[in-house]
Amino acid sequence: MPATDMDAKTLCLGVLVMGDATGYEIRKMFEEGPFAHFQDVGYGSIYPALAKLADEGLVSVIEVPENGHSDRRDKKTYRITEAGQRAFIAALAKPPAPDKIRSDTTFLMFFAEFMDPAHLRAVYDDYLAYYRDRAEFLKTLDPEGVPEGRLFVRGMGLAFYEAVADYMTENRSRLIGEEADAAD
Amino acid sequence: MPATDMDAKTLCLGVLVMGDATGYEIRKMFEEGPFAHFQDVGYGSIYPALAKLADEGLVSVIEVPENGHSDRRDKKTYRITEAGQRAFIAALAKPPAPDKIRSDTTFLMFFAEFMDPAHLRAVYDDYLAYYRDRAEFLKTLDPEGVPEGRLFVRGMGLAFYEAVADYMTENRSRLIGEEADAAD
DNA sequence: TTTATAATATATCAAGCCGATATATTAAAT
DNA sequence: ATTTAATATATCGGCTTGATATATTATAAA
Repeated sequence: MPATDMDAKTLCLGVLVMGDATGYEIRKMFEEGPFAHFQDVGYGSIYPALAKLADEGLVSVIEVPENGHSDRRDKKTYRITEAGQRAFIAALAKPPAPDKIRSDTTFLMFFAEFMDPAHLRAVYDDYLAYYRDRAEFLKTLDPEGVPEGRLFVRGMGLAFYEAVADYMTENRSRLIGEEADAAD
Repeated sequence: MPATDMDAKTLCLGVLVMGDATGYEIRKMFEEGPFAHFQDVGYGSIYPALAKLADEGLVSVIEVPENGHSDRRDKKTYRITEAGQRAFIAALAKPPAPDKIRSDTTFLMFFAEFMDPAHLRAVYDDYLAYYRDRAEFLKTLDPEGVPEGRLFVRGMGLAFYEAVADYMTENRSRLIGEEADAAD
């Protein structure tokens, strides 16, 4: 098997096996929810994917009428069907594509010698703060009632964020000079 | 500034500031070279990018005639120009886009409960072996004469690979049951 | 209270990227 | 001698991304 990429449709099904959701809510799962640190999909992929899934009978659409008074576009809540569940299981059975990591900040650090020291320092410290924040956030989450697979992934995310943040804390002086001015 | 994505053109310039290269060689830098663990670009981006860079005068093309006998398509070696160097420095001065990580394997582990145990185990152990291998490989590299920025990034890659591999070694039993059969 | 801002929600589109594929040569291995 | 792997350039359809448009509701501020 050619190890095809996990497409937007499968990603949506993954969210929907955990419960009904709107397109907007699905997006949030990838932006700040449980998938935030290892997957991403935008609206431009989600809405077409949901339309296709509905076409194929893998999800059903529950259009909630808006209190009957406004002419607002109806909110659409999506629910996975039995066929959808089977399709999702089948997608999980395929060999996964290799990880794809794209870190522009790392690219900058690679070329540290070509950069303005003040800019490098600002970029470095922002990045480090972000990783530290993400690690701290993951620690605040309650493990109560969360399935083992999700806790495992959460723990792996924490290990990853902490490893990077620790490395950057310990090795900061290798790239960042000690300037006298504290200004940015 | 809107923190635009590092595009294929900038990525190519980055390789070329380190020395002349063909499109094929540029690709290898991202496939198995120093950028392998934090960036990726395919031929479908590289060749058009190089054509545009040549158009804009940011790179020059050295067409090496093939020993004068065959009608083989000439090998094209690209060299960064002075304007190209300036454009690259300018690109590094922009605020970097946030990291994008896409791990289909992590997505599978998240939904471990829906997976066939044997398949999960195979995927898990392949992934772990890959991360362990990458870490070991980075350790074999000679730091002699390599600029600090590149060594720093190499070290960060090592920290990352090792953190994930260690976590997966220590927490394997949380996802993977101890089956009696050793078969795959 | 009114106003402004942020959050919720759906949808589209151009620009660009990715994976696959085609083609051809040369080096290495069997 | 023959097959396989590596070198090398190039294109293309399909998909994703980021930005944008639109509209409503909740929240915060003045």
